Amino acid sequence: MDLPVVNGSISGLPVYFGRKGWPVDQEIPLSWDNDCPRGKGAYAPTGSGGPDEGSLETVAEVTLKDVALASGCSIATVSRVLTGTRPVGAETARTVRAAAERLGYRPNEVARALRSRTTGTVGLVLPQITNPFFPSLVRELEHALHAEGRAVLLADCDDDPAIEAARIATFLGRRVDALLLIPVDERRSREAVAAAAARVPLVLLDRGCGTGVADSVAVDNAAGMALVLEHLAATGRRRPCFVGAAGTASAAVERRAAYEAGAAALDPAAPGRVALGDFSVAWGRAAADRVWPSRPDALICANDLIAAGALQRLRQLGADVPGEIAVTGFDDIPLAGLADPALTTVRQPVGELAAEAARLLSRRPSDGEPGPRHTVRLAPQLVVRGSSVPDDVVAGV
Amino acid sequence: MDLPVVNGSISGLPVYFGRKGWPVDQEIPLSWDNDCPRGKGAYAPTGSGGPDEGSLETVAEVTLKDVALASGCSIATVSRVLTGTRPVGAETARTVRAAAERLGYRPNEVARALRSRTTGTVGLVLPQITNPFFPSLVRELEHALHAEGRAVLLADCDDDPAIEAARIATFLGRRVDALLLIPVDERRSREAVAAAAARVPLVLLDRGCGTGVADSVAVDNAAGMALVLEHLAATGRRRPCFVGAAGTASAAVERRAAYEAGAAALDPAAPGRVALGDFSVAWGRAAADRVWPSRPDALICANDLIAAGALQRLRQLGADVPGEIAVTGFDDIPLAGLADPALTTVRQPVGELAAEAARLLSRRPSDGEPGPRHTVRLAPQLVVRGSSVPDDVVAGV
DNA sequence: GCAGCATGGGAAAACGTTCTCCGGAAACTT
DNA sequence: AAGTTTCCGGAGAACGTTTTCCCATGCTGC
Repeated sequence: MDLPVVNGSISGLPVYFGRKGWPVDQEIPLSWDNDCPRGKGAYAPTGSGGPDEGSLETVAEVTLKDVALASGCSIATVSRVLTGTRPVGAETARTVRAAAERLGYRPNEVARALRSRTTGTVGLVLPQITNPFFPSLVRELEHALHAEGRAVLLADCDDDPAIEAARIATFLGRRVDALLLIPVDERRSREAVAAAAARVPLVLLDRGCGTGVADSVAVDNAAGMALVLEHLAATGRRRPCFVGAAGTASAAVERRAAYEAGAAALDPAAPGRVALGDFSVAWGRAAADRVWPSRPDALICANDLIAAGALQRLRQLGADVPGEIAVTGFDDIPLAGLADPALTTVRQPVGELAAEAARLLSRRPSDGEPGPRHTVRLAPQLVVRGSSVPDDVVAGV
Repeated sequence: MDLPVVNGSISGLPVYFGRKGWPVDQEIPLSWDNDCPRGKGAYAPTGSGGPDEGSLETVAEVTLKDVALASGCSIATVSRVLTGTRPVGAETARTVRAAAERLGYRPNEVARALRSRTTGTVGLVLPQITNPFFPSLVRELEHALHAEGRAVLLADCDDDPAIEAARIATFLGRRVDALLLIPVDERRSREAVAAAAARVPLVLLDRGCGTGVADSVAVDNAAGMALVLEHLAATGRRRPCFVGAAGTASAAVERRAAYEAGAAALDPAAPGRVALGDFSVAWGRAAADRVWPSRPDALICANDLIAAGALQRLRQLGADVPGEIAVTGFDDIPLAGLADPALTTVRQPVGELAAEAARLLSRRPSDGEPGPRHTVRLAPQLVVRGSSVPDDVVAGV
């Protein structure tokens, strides 16, 4: 059984046939040689011809042409068999599949992309992968996209709109089918985002970027903040104070606005008690210093990082959390459960966020523009932990 | 000045010319029209011809052919001008560049990849992006690779070797130029990794995967553990205990071995005091419960997650950290600085890790196999914080 | 005056697919 | 039995680059 000089299927790596795979009728072909032209070595893969012709190690890629030659039919037929684009005679199909498997054929996605004008890749552009809220989002997105056969090109912008624009441009040059984007800045990202949205389907994630620029999916920040306020009211807090982030980022604005809208129910003076910095642990610490002297009984932080910083400093200041003061966060990053006391926070529905983004992507018809923009808001969930309620109560419920 | 019906340069997106860019002699061409064939609308981009011919919104991609037509020279010449592969007359070059810019030409990277047999992409495959050590590594890798003009395809394996193999296969199908891989498992990842390494340059990161399989770069775990033990010895600890991870992952094995090798210097019985679970916070908590009754004076954890869990539980058990017992971690994830007390740990040189990986990738000559495998070990750094030494001492130094 | 040689430019062949024609044969209609 | 449809398969044109030839031209050195 002398096989021609080509590489067999790579061990451990499942061979990929066509984009839809076959119905699993496999049936191992017992009669390989019936159609194989001239048994011994008359066939060699295309690319060869260099000096090290017979080398078993370094072997040119197996192409459709090779499979066609080996199975004695045309390139077109092989393509049809493997992609299932058109019905092919049962006998021929078997021969072709056998040849493909024997040679270890793996389609060249680049050629496929060029011809079919779709690369099967999605660009994922985000401000800072080190922001602890993003990894879980990236994970869900990656899974959702790979599940539909698309690959993810990743870009980290280092929180710089200029880098962001450059990465977007790079991805467009690479002909991504779509872009998933968490904009760095509501305002300064806008131009690049709008330009990109005109060329490929683009979904904004987590943060907005002006209105009408692109589809977007995010958590309902107002609803989340309302959950927090409701919880604090129910547990008897009456002097809340908001520690948020300045700037125009949509999360910052929406959460602040929702606080101001809802806090009056606890205390008419509450909406005015607001301290603004950025979304960082350091600001959380600083805010605690600034705010603690006025003895609020609840610190509503715009995200978990701020809350973690505040929590840390409050403890150092000798405050009793949650006895004297409750602290709440937003996002439910992994850190939240580890803080001491564990942080009451608003959990973003990360999985649904990702699923919805993927759904929006595939709905939009590949060329830019047409159709109105969709904005999806997903309901968050309140996670009550020890920072707002004594531990025994948490456990008791 | 009636321009032909094509899209101008996309606002906000810098136009990309050739892979090396030009020497910046730019000099804005004042005489555009001198070579442009027949001024008014005689020219239209290739793809058009459909019903909505004159639509300004939806426009076919501008190709080399379009630029060639517009600038009155051949495709070959345009290509040469824009990529700089061969010298071209100054006059012609100017005309071509002007036309390219005017039409908003952007090279099709897919076609380029097909022809030149190199995609400029690198696959990054990792076990779990949600592992808090990885985001900063991913960030550095992304920056290092984008800096040399390569794009990053990301895959998250959900800690499953089967998914890992599938992702690797997908990436190979997409013809990545190279693979960067943090293997899920020392043993079960091996087959797929070895097969992939035979086809493209592959660098193992952070964790090993059997010997001689591929290039690899990681922190020097032994050196890191030695730093910790040295520090603990210097601060008078004499009854250390190691909380590590079972299994064959190289980080787990190496750190454990290093502890066992070095702990005897503190206490002849120390090397035996070892508790093994996994790399999780939950295990850290459980380990604290199990180990505290025997009153060690130092808990050396195999990573920061374990340490964070142990720290939390020790505090709940009423232990005085660092008074009665010191706790140390490994990796210096962001969480480490936020724990209370802040965690003494070993910082991995993430930036250098990434740089070294990128360097190894570009050194290996693109086809698999040849040349011996390189293994790079980078020196870690001890970060002393409050969990091993009283805060005033830390601040004092 | 002519071989030799840079120099600048074009035609056309790849790269590996997909997909549109087209033709022949077999299977149905009337 | 002739027309019509269906089925199967092949040739070959794209897709948008890069690159290899090849041909002009003008210049140098003899």
